[in-house]
Amino acid sequence: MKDRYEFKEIEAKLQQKWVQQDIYVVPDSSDRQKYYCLEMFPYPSGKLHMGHVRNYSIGDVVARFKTMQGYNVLHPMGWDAFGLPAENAAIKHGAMHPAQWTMDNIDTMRAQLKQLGLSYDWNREVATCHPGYYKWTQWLFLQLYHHGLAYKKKSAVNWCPSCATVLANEQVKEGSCERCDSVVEKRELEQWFLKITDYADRLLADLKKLGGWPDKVKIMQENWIGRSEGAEITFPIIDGGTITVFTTRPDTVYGVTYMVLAPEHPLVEKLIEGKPQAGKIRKFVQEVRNLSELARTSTETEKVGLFTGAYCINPVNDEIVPILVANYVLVEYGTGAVMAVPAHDQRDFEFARKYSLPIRVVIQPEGVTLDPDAMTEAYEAEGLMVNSGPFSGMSNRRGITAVIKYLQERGLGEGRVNYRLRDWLISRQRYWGAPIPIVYCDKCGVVPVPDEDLPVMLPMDVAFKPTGRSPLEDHADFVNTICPTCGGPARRETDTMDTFMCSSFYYYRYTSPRNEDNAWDLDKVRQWLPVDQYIGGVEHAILHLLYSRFITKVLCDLKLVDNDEPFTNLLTQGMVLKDGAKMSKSKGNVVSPEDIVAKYGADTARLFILFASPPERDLEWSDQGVEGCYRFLNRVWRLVAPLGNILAVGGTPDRTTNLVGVNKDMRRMTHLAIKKVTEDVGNRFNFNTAVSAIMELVNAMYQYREVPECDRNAGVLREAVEVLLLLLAPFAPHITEELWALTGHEGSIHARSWPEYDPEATIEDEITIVVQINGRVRDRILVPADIKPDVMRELVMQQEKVQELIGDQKVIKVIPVPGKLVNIVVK
RNA sequence: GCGGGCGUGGCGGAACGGCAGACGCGCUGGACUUAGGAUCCAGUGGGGCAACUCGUGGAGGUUCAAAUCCUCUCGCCCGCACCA
Repeated sequence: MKDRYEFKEIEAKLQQKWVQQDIYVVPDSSDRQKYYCLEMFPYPSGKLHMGHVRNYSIGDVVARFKTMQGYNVLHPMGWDAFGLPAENAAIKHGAMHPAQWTMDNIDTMRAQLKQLGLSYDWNREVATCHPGYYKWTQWLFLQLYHHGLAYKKKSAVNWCPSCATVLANEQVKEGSCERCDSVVEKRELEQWFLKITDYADRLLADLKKLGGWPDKVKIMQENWIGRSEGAEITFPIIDGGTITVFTTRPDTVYGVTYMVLAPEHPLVEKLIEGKPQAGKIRKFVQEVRNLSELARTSTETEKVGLFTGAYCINPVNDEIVPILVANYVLVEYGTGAVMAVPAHDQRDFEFARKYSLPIRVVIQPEGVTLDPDAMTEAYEAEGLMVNSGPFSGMSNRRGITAVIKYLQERGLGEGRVNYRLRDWLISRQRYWGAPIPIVYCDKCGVVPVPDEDLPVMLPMDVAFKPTGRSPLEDHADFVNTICPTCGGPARRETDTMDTFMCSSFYYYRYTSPRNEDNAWDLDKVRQWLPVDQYIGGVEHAILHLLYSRFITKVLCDLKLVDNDEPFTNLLTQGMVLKDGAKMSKSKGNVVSPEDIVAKYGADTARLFILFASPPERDLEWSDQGVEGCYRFLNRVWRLVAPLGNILAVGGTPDRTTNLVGVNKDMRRMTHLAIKKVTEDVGNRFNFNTAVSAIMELVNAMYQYREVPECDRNAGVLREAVEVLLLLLAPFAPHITEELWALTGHEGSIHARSWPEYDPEATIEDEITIVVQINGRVRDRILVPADIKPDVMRELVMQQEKVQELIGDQKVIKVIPVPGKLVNIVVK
């Protein structure tokens, strides 16, 4: 028996033992039902932070709990190892190659994860920067390319001047780079895109299948995809040609008083050519193009526009309509052109008022006549159509479909669905990423690298200079190559892939991490996928989670996987805060996991983080709270360690029927704890209340310990101890393993089955019920637990105190609630 | 502006529509000690000696009964933001 809880010694010893005995290695084939528990793999930024500790502590409880419940649990870990910080460090300090920097960080962080006692199968570890991994990132790109889902296009893209690379729309937050906060610029560049828009409808529709995802995340994705129904309408231009617009309000087409093109619209140049205002408009277009993303799209920006000098014809009423160019129309959305209906669109209204453009009412509420001159804002609500030719008098709701039908029949337009989602820009002008496996040949054009030539190796011998140019461009041996088709001289693509490409399939690779011939073994993917429980930060609600869903759907269509969604259940954990703010170096409120583990041990750190708050909520760090958890583990130690071998007492505890008094009570507490912890961990992921239930069990055991030994039942005590350790094992794996051995048990506690509760043991003979009069608690009485409602009612009414309190008031109603209370309504 | 979330003791947080505040922290008192910032025991929402009474951001409502359901409102946090 040891009298002190020496966490340092215990944790180090057991971590070593677990590795030696391979207890967390998962077999691919097993009689047990599969369970894939996955946490978002980290970027190896240096050291673990508390957010990681929280993420992985949650995952570890789930994995261990499911293992104890009899599942064959896949619980892997790896590294999202490509990315800018490694390269920036090389440029800034020059001393270390990004590969070295990354590998060093991985070593540090792996050691930290091991110190936390997390139950990963380390045999499956992957690092996305390893050629054996990024070969498959490139292969995935080629799969998309060969199926027309990867294409190169010149367009205005988001450019982060500080990161010296382009970004995907998803990586721009309020006009700034989500990584470094620099203001993002627009640049006209030729870049590689993935056709995620082809999957917009399915990505949206299948959100319905994701019952195990938080609504919040699904709503965010829904908004991001941004589906809207409407029509495309074609307006002939007087001097020839046409303008096509997208509108969600075809019912207002008779109210069009002008047309607006985005400044970047290709028609603009044609329309103004040779016209007197051409110079002014060119200047305006240039000004708008130079604006930052934020200034360009902000609702605050004043609406500015110019008349092109050209006119088109409204096809439904043959009216002549002027064509304008204005900054509030976005070239990327719809057709980049808008039919302006100032009476029924607030933006058009403001613009029309500013430039004194005509406003024509075509929808108004029944019985009301809207006066365009008197209107102070657009009327965007429902109503009856007016001034709308054959449609006048129709409800605008019906008008939407009627106008579409009318347009369609005359070849003037058609119904149309538009999405806000844009294609995924994956090119990055940076070195530390997976090279895009494409070759440019003067003769053959764009040539994909054949699968057998993969991986396209990232050269190691490059210079890192703060030029803003990718080092790959200056690496002659990399750039100059031979065309795989004709054998002639060719140049390699020097852009690398967005790291979200690397992380969009890693959960498949875990099933076959060392397979050199295929990205994965389909049989293994079939066996393990989809991921049963995915856990990570909500910051990936759109980015990683949307990309992964997209890639999974593509892979499913290509019959490379069977599942069409990757993650069945999703848990998004909250942030770890200190003093009400996110931990950050600049705020100086960072608590280092290393320090906490050194001072209190991994078990305490894990327990605190799980106890302090439910997982999806933000967690306020508290040094005193940590202290409390440390005290609790010491309390467990002092309770259990002195008992020594408890197996000697033999046998299982007596059935409840044979127990009385304190022994029966103790056994009930034990089984109630099993019930509560099983439900809290299994059904709701409320680890905080699960821990508090374990604390209550410990408190009850301390009480029980005060009972004279002659009155105690050794079997009851033994059961309580075993249950306590088993329930606590997923949370605090080291101390429970040590105490399991100290109390005489063979083998690892982590290989034991989760305890089941005996419903009979949880039943009390007598319970206290509350007596309410008019809803206020007035008395409590002890009654048999299985009392019938009628008996309850009678019993309560017989109480002297109750009679006194009622006095001469009239009893109107008596409501007995079995097991809880009786409410007497009097007047 | 639109969408989502959250408001409960001194603090973190508990409460299938049924005793508000489990559990932990902190605090108070006691025990054990040469000692206690260890440990164990007891107490701890406000007011009141008490019977009682007031209490879940605020105002209404539904109900025998509301932190919980409904309506309005205030405050904070997050996401999207000229998407036609």
